[in-house]
Amino acid sequence: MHRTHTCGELNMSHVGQTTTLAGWLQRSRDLGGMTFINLRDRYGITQLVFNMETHAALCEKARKLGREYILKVTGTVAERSSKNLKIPTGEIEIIVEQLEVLNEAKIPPFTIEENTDGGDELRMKYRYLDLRRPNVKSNLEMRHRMSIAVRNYLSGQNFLEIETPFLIKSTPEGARDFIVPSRMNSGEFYALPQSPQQYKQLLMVSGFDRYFQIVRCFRDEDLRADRQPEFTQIDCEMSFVTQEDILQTFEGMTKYLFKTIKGLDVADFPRMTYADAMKYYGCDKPDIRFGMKFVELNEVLKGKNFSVFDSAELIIGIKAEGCAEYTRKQLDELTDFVKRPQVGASGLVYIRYGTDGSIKSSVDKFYTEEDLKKVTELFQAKPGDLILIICGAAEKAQKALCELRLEMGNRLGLRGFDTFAPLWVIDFPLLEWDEETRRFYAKHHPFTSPKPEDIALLDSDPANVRANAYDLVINGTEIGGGSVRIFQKNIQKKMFQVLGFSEEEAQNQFGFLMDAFEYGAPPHAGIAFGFDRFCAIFGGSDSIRDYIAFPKNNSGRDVMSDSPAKVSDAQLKELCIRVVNEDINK
RNA sequence: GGUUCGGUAGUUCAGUUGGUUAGAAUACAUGCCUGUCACGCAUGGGGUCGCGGGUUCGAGUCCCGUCCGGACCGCCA
Repeated sequence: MHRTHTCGELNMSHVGQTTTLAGWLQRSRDLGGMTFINLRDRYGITQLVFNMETHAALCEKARKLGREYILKVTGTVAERSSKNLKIPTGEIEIIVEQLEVLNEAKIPPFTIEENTDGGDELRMKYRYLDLRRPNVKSNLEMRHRMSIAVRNYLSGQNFLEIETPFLIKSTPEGARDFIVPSRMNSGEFYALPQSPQQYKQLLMVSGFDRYFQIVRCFRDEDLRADRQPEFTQIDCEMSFVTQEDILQTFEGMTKYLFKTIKGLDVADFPRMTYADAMKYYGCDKPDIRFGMKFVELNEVLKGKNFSVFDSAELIIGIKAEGCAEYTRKQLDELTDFVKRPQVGASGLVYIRYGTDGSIKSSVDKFYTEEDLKKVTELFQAKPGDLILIICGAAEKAQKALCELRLEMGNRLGLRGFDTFAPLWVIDFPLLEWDEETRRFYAKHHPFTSPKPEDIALLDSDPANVRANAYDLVINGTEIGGGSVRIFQKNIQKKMFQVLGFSEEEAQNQFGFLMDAFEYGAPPHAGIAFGFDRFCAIFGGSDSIRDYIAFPKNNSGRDVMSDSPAKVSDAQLKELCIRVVNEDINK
């Protein structure tokens, strides 16, 4: 007989009923005369009770069961004489009449409970046990609800979910491709898609109008807590739309997710240009849960014979409210923080605006109180505030102060996981100069449309051409990004020219898309969301691994299956591949 | 490719300036216990201190190398 109930649903209303449950033994408590067992399944925990007086043989049997054994029991639902109000089924228990051990289990290396004793590495090695834990399990349940909500919303807006191939052609632009050898075409390779970019544009040419796909993507780059070699994107494209239509549609989708998943009504998303984001926050994905905007100080601090500032390209600072009383030790910690190679500042200048109105700084030797007063005025600082200043080459100083701002946000508790600050960053630059190869690269991708008013600059000043490209940022995490695409041949040709592609190269790499565009390409635009990150943000986590059933580690390894791994000589032979053992790059 | 933190019992960790037989908690095993719910009590087993080399009378501890893991920088159109 099958189970009649799950371990999460029985309550006082079932008292007296006969029930059959199946699940894992989470914990047993043997009190001598009686034994209690917590039986767990996906839905919850139900207490089983065995009594020596009434069912001696059964009770003896129950005593011998180990953790994570799989049991099937039949018994009567009874009211507990001492209740546990901490769990939903805590008012009842099952007086067991039949007990069947469906399977035994080895002693697990960590406990399957909320606060497990296992470290990350162990949990990943035994991920199938880790997934039994309630918090990891509920992460995957939330992920499921989010994917259903996305499909409901987009389907309701007339989007079609269409699958695109995973074995595609490699293109050298952008991230490194994962490469798949072709047995039937020896010496030739497929690539796994970094995104379905070109296919979704082809679907627009085909007239599908509104496309989306919740789809796995692959990038062979180094990993982080928020980056996996394979990850999931909500990939979208629309025809006959402007940038504004995209922002509206997907702001709507995001609000719908906030509402259905988090129960939150979120206000309209603010918009910020890329230029402002860099100027006021030092990065293209500002966390606007808190203020602390940058203030530029070149005017007031240069020309006072402080050589460090005088030789700097940019002097910028932030105001930390109420931090004037920071101790020397705390300030030294901040200085060490910005001097770490990952942050890269050469030092940190501070100005304390004491609660008594005094102004003290680490550069009192070079500046009069009047000079410093001017700085505090630029910040609209109040007594009790602390001003932190970094200088250097513009981009470097911005990056360092951005890191410091986030660090101060953390220290001051301004980055809580329960507040959400979505933001559109718009007007990204079209191109990015690469010093190493001495050429421009497309910041987004080569099909991104320049702003019409900037097209003239493509020849004279390519670095300052803005694109119709946009990112959705939530709490300082890039959640999505997209662009209006180029659909006119002459502009695409111009773009390839600026990127330094010969006509042949462009044809070779993107020919099928270019050819398709000759047969009537509608104006179109799109966006893609990092679904794993979306889930992590909603769940209040920095790590997307908690929202992926079987993630890879930092080195791209699956420690459970121990992959990647070598393949047999026979497999290699079929593929006409020979592995050279030494590292040929050395 | 780089920076940084870590690796000690099945697990989570402590281990002082380099000094006796490397500890705790938990898990596990055995026994006792009739209302537990992180049950309790008692007893017991359990260690290649990641690996290799060096310094030293003596190394878990110091040095060098290496492997593994975490976070980050570069990288991620």
